[in-house]
Amino acid sequence: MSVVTRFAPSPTGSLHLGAVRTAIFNFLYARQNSGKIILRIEDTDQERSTSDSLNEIISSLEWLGINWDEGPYLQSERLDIYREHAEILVDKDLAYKCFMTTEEINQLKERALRENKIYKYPGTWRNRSDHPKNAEFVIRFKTPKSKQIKFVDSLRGQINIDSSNIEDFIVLKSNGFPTYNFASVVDDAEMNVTNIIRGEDHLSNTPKQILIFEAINKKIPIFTHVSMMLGKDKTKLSKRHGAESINNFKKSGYLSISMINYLARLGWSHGNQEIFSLKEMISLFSLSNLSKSPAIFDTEKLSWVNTSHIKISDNNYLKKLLELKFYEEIDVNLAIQCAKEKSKDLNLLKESLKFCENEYADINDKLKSEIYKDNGIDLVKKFSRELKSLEKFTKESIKNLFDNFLEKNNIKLKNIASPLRIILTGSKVSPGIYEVIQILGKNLTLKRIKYFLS
RNA sequence: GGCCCCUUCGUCUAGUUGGUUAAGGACGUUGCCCUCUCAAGGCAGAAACACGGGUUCAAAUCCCGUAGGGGCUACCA
Repeated sequence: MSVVTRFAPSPTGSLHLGAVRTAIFNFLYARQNSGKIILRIEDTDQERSTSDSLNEIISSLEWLGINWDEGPYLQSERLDIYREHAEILVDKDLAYKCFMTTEEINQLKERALRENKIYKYPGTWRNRSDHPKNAEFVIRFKTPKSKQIKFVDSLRGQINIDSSNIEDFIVLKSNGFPTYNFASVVDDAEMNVTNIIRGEDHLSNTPKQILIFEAINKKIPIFTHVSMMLGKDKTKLSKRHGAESINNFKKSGYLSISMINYLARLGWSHGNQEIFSLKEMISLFSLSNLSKSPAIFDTEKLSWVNTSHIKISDNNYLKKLLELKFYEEIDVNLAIQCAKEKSKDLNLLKESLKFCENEYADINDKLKSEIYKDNGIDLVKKFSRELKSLEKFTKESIKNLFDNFLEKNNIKLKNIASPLRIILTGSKVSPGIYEVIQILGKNLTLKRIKYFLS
């Protein structure tokens, strides 16, 4: 049977890094096995679900390039399906209607608290048939007493839990919406999901879900519970570190492949390899190489991964992402080639290419004054005369030009490079001065010098 | 509290059936080199098997216990 995975976020906020990571694992596994991945939106909490959140989930996945094969299915549009399954369970005496009100339950909880006991739904309506008319009810699962529930997690092995630890949990809320555990199982069954790859926080939910799978008589998929992702202080991800939306990382200049690479590598490994292309990840990914222990999100390493990917990215691809206008005489390819070698993110890359936008560089007064230091201006004048008479304009000839110029004037490279850099780029930071001249071309270089001197 | 999961450098990890591993790589960090700026790069260094018992000729690797961390225990997902 071919592989079917799913990514099932709830639209109750922005898509955070932890969720993205499980999406990546599901995506990689599906692609590797030529299977499919389903996008399912678990919006059974009417209060908290928002369409903004849904839109953000979709746009984030699109940006990352995690494309899904089916969906998005919205659980809120599949209510009939859950209701039908719930009714069948009631008919088969595997579930029952519970008419206990919220107030009554709260009373029980308070009493348990007072008596220092743990509240657990007592099964009041488990075997009653004296149902009141026109009263609100929920449907609860009739959890078997004292049954050994067994399942295998592909990472953690055999797991056994006694059903006595599980109360008669709600399957269908009084508003007709299913609860998470129920909707999730019904959908996984209906959608023929073969592999459930999700966060470890769902490990404890799995026994309940096994019970439901058995009750609705469906095949139990293979479970893989991936370790949690934690923040820098070893606590759950918070806004401080990582729970912020993936969109923020896009804004901060991260490449989507960097996010995928870093997040995938956090908890998964392939020997000592750190940098992967998407193709490599798809072919090398393996559920058995996932780590069982939680991983801490580290911005520093993410940043390094991003730098590494920028360095190996195609220049044209970067050009498209930058949305930068280049002045016509600029050697765009060389400019990007030089700049990407030392840019940590797209924003900085863009920043370092600003001198390529217009005909002339924008030089502020403070920098202007620096040019006049140490005879800088005279050297630049001399240099421009030499450059003008340069016939062959190549990397080598530019270097030779400088070498001769330094010797003739008995100066060090920085004496001419510093003022020249400011005049040509409007900045004290730029690619190497030889490269800058090459990027601008002979004509534009001379034009910028002349313009400044005038 | 109950139940479940986890535990190798500060961080991500290699270690796949116990045996040249004086535990390897990467990020970060320290020092040096390169250098026209900022970086990048190169070289070198510091840095870990949570603890305690077993099993075994041999344990980071298997077993038990302790401690620590995390999760679930909702008409949240």
